[in-house]
Amino acid sequence: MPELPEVEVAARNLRRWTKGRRIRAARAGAHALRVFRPAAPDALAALDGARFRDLRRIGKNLLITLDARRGGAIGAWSHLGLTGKWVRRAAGQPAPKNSRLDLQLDDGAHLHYVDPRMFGRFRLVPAARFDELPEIRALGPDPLTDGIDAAALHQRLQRTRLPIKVAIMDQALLPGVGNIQASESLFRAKIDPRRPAKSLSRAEVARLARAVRASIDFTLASFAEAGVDGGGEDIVYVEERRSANPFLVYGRAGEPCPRRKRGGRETITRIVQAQRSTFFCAACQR
DNA sequence: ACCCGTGTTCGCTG
DNA sequence: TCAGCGAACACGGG
Repeated sequence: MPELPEVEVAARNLRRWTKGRRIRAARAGAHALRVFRPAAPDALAALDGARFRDLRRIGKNLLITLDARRGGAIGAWSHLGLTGKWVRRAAGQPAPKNSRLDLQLDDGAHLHYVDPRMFGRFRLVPAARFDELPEIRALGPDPLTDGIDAAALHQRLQRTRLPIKVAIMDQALLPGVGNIQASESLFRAKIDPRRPAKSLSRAEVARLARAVRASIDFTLASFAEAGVDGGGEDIVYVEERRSANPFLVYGRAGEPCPRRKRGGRETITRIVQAQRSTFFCAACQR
């Protein structure tokens, strides 16, 4: 279940798997219509014989550019939704469960788009004109690739009465920040998630901007440590992993605050904001 | 059985 | 006109 760090890992994996490769055959899997909506999966034939040229990530979006067999560019826009992932299977291996799309490459390997809940999307974009898609155009600068302009962020946050936790999940502000990174960033910045966004001072927004970047960097580093992007065929999402929860507060309701001193009593609280769980420490987040 | 979920979109309301 | 809200999408895991 992907936020910016998980999608960044998917981008790195796909670049490695597709470098210099061509698609031998693209096939739709079970229930693919839902994933392709509104475009029809028969358009997939356009991918046959296409060669990978470039792959960009903006927020949670993967933008793949290919050179079509008959010339010209084709774009593929992939959004992983809540349960989507890209996995690689060597030639001859069985398709994974819930494969919605199967790209067989010219080295015989298969790239599968796997998505049990099908909240994700895969759409072909003629001539790879990604900039003309309203969904892409609406995105703000990518926090990892472009950095965060704290002054601009402060100005935007001044215009909303939403709680700061809800506000920073707006993909037009901080694309790629989702429910986990929002909680983690606010804990790092020591800001109460319930505060109205417009109540944050410039200095607090600057602190938050640094915290968002630190949280993303930390999550990516924890993936590297776990071997998630170390050349493996699959990405193993955090909640599926056997190892310990790598986050400071996310999923830790009732546990001690990481900043708790010897003899302290502060614990992590779970609340619901905009129908999503928020985790925070009421003692150190003000 | 029941509850929960790392995301987005749509229709309604004030 | 538009920010904000809640339902809906759909399935698997604890």
